[in-house]
Amino acid sequence: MTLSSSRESQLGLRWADIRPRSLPFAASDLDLRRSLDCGQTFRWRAVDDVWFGVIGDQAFRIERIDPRRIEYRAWPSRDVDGVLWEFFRLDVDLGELRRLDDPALTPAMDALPGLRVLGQGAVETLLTFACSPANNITRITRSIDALSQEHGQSIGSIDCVAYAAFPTTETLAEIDDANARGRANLGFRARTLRSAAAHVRDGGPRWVDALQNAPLSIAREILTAIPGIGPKIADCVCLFGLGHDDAVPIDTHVFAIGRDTLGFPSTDSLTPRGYQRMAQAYRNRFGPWAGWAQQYFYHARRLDRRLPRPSEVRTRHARTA
DNA sequence: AAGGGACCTAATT
DNA sequence: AATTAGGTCCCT
Repeated sequence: MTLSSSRESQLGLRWADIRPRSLPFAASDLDLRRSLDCGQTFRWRAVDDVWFGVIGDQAFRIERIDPRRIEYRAWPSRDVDGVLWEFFRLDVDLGELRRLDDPALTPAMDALPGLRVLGQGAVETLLTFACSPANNITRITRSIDALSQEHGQSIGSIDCVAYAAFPTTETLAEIDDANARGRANLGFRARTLRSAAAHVRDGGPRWVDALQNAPLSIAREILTAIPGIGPKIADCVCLFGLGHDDAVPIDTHVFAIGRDTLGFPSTDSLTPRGYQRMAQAYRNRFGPWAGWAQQYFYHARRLDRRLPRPSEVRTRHARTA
């Protein structure tokens, strides 16, 4: 790959120099912000509603250019429609969800058009969510970023931003504990990440194949056999990484939503038994789309909780006035 | 079967 | 200073 002018080589690679491609997806079918900033992926950053991130070993710049189309640029390969198709699960028609005609889900979908569950691949989903317990999204994103920059294959620097692939399983299986706790700031999750990676490595391709071909209940068993991986993370992997659309990760929020707003009977707290009953209640109501329904409710609640309080609004006004 | 505490850290209240 | 953030494991 040679750069076409000395000017480019001085400035380095720029997104503007990479030929864009467009995909014909309406805003109501794919909303980038809602899909990339709703807690299911930790690999994307936005600048003015333009999204930058990495899928596999490629860097992407994605932007909605009109209500009918999104535009993307990818590096180093340029024409990778299939990668995005798979990542955004564009085979799934949101109309299927609407057709459930559910009194709670339909309003949630109206409030969050274009929110999609992603398809991120089982192993990366597992290893990134291994970093998620008792943590917040900002910190997880920083950790994953640090891990990739330091231990992942470098993809290149574009507009002076370095992009790197998520580290290989083999690398993470042998990551130095002090390094994972220090630079990546993983705390006690460093051990979970390392042991999960080692488990995947030791299982080899056959383990991954078995996981990918397993039905939901078996996939959960395979995953929860890994130390540090409980039912919640296992369901995240099943939903966000394996395409099990009826997997329902029950965290504190999804549990509370089920109990308080969907009226699912739940006298018990989030015990293993309570978890199972709550997940089943979601499946009973939303059938094969229970996981997607969960994502709409979860995101709606997350946005609610983010609303600034009156005091914060005043402070911001005072500062900018 | 359910409940409590530990585990890392940093932003928020 | 206490609480919270997409949990899990180990112990009563």
